[in-house]
Amino acid sequence: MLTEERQQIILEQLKIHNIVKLHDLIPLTGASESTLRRDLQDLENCHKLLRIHGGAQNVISLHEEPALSQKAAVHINEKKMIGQTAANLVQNHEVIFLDSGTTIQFMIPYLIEHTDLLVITNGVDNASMLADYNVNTFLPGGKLKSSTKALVGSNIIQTLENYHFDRAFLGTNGFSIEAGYTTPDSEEAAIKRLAIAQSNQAYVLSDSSKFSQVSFSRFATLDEVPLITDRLSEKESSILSKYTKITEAI
Amino acid sequence: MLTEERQQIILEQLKIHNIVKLHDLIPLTGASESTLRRDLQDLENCHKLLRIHGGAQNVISLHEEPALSQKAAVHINEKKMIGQTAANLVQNHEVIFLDSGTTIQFMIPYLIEHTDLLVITNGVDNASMLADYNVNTFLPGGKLKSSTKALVGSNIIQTLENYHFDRAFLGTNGFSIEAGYTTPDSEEAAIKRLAIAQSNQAYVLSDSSKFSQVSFSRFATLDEVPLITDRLSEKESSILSKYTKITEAI
DNA sequence: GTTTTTATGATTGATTTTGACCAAAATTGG
DNA sequence: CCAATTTTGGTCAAAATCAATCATAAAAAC
Repeated sequence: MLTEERQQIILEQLKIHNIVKLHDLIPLTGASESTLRRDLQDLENCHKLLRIHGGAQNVISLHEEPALSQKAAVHINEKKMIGQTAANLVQNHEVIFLDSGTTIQFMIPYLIEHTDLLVITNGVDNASMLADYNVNTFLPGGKLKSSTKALVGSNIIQTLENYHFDRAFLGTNGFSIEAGYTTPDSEEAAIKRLAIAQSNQAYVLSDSSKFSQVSFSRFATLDEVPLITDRLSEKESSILSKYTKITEAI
Repeated sequence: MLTEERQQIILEQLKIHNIVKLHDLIPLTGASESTLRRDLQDLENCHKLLRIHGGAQNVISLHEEPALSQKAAVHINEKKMIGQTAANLVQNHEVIFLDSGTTIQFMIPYLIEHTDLLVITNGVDNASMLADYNVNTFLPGGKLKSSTKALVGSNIIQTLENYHFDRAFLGTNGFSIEAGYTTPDSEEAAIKRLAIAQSNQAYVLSDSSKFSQVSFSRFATLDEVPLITDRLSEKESSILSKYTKITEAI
């Protein structure tokens, strides 16, 4: 049986059942477990399916809610603590910038402790949540990036140049000693960079799992912006503290 | 049975019964109590349900998909038809303005029929949904109004004055022969008025239940902007047609 | 015809998931 | 109010699944 044939069968099964188990595919294709694993990997790489433990499911699952995938839920407790720690830094009457992204989202419930805040954010989902919590919110205009639902582009850059923040809270896709804070999208990086420049004090929020992860575009070095993260190992902590100011959420 | 499968079953049950007991899930899934507990935990973490003693219930959150919220669900089929009719008016390569609000939201799934659209909207929830459907979207900057999640204020007014649209699609809180199209918030009315002025062609979308409802602030008279609505009674239809151009969605 | 590349299946150890168990907490029913 | 019951969160070991590696066989390139 040819590779194409097998993969066709997999996709057919997926159309019918929405979910397919790896073990059910073995008799259907006559291929080995290893081969089928590779097939699933390939198909996932071209976004034809989504791998799950034990098999695969359709990309556009019927029940999938785009807001928070299971993946986002992995470090949920860490993120909650980080969010609370960050929110505690805020003072009443301040103007703060909130980045897009789920890590930052966890700050929002704790922001209501403070009175008379004005929040500027480039994340539409975060904006929506801020509205739910009745926080004064302002959105700078911009192009909406589909994948991350963040506002980007020259328009928002121009807008932010006219603003000044008491504090800015930023997400990141990775941080490492050599590469600093990095993110895959250079347009988003530009906004993060500007938010740092326009604020009296900026912070990066990240759970410790992103330590030593490197992405394409750097928006700050570690010594430029302090990091708020959850408990690092003692080794990690001692290494990092030479390069940046760390606040560990407990 | 795979993890995803079980969790889908749980969510299905939840959709049907609004509440589900842990013990009822055991025979339905064939999984152990422990496993189902973990499933409930996972699903709660991504806000798909709310755990309660002995089981789980639907999340009543404001973050729920707005399409399914109770208020929106009343005239859901009418709104779908209206949304489809309105979306059919759009041509490829056009720049269109979409108002905030749930009625307008129903246009979005039908917009993907058209290529190379640019959509400007003042509704952050609509913007989020447009991103899900991969539609080019631009948000004008502005203050976010908590209750309706619409962008308002002088900032967005200034921005919109510099733009021009091929078509604008607006929601309304009521329409009547004497009062025209009305909405409770004067700031939102100002934006609707401006969107009409800046577009080659504007439309108001409204299900027929809003006939003869009057709210505080008028943003257009009936003869200024055509109405897209669902089947009116013959009497209503004959009265209205003297004052405005009506498109009835079927 | 030989070498290189590619695809496959088997094996390994690591990771994840699972079900059972138990003590603590919450709920129920007097 | 207390006692009985149910539900819960945590830990644990077994089972399933996974990613990575390796050797072999087929196909392609030279």
